[in-house]
Amino acid sequence: MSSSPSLPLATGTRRDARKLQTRQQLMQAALDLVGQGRGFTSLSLREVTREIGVVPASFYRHFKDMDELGLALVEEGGVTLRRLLREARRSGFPPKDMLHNSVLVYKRYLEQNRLVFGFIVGERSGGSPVIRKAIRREEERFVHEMAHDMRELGTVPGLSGQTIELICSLVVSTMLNAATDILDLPAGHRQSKQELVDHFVLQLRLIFLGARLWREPK
Amino acid sequence: MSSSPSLPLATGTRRDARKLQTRQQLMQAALDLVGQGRGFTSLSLREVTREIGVVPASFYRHFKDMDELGLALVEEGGVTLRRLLREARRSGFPPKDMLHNSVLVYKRYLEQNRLVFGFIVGERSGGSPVIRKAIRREEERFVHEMAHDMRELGTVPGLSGQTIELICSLVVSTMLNAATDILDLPAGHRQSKQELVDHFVLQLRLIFLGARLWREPK
DNA sequence: AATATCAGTAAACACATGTTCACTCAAATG
DNA sequence: CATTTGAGTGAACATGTGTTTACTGATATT
Repeated sequence: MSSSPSLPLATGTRRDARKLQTRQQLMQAALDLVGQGRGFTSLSLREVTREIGVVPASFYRHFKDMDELGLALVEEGGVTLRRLLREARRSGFPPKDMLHNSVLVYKRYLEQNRLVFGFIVGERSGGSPVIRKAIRREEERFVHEMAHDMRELGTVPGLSGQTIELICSLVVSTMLNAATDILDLPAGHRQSKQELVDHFVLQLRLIFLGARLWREPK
Repeated sequence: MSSSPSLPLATGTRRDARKLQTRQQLMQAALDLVGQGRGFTSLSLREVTREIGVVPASFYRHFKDMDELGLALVEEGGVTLRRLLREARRSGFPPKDMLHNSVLVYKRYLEQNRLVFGFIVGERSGGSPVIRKAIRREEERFVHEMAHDMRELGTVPGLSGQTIELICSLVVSTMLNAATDILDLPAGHRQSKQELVDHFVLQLRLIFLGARLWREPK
């Protein structure tokens, strides 16, 4: 499950700190390249090393493969997603129009983590099967945690656990789908971004309207 | 909008027929490779020509670029989508459980056009920006036509055109999202495929439940 | 029947790729 | 302080890449 070349796991030495830094530079470089519109699968190991000014052979000190680099990015994406959830939870779900507010939190978060989201959303359905599957697994975890939160908050009372999961998976795929649209807009350009956000809010409203009136199929 | 090297547009000569055939072989080869889990952006022109046993230079008789080949595939995908809609329309929307039936039609269609859908769904959010945008445009067209049909059939009476479009775009993105899952399953394996289909049906039910009770925001 | 067209060929090009290997030399270990 | 470790080096390799060029020969045009 962990990477083949030894990952310096919080070993105190300053050499391991440096190693970890290069590792993160490699990951960041890959994200940057993907952010410039290059599909992850089309990235070459050499490009990535070149980007951070290091010789190609160094790559193997950190990952055995580009696929492995990709999996590390997926994990980072997973962490980012879960952080979003915690942030939303903490932000306290204000009384009025909580849905619209959640979407704004999401939008801000998207923009602050543009590159990771770009990667996750971009590789979620395309490219390498192994990466895609890893992403889908992170997504499931996310859905699961979201469902947990919703049950605790009593957002949609009287629904079975299964149904709540169903709703969440719909919400999440809608959310990730919207991400592509929002991230594709050239920075700035408020007008159309506002339209996208509104569109997204309405879709969620529709989903939750359905949820509120759902009757459990026996 | 059309390809730079002249496309033989139904010119009767048997030479043009041959040319068109090679062109389609090239497209098919690319689809096959994508179907084997290779992201489209990572395909090389040489690979594609090799696949059909033709010299690399021949490629330029048909497309100036891999991007152009990709755009041709997007168009084929668009046609396929619209054909699906027409088929669904013609299939008459049987009285009982029409939603479940529609999903079955969709599933069959997916399996019959596995490769094109794989390509479309895979490149919809990832890879090359120009291809992604082309796909999003086809998707919009599809949503629009679907909305048109729904209005005519009176599936959700009393809703504004805008709202119907909203619903359709939600349905379509849910639909394409489900495609990834369904296509990812190794052929056969009925059990889990059935679960996916049921999940998909329930999501749609939720959406339409919301739709039925929607009140237009003023 | 003479000529023009043009899809596919064959070879060459300059360059990019993944991987290997023996290496260096700062930092960690004893 | 002497020794070991290992992240990053530099060069070499076989192979793959996109693109250009002059060509061939079956098919269309006249």
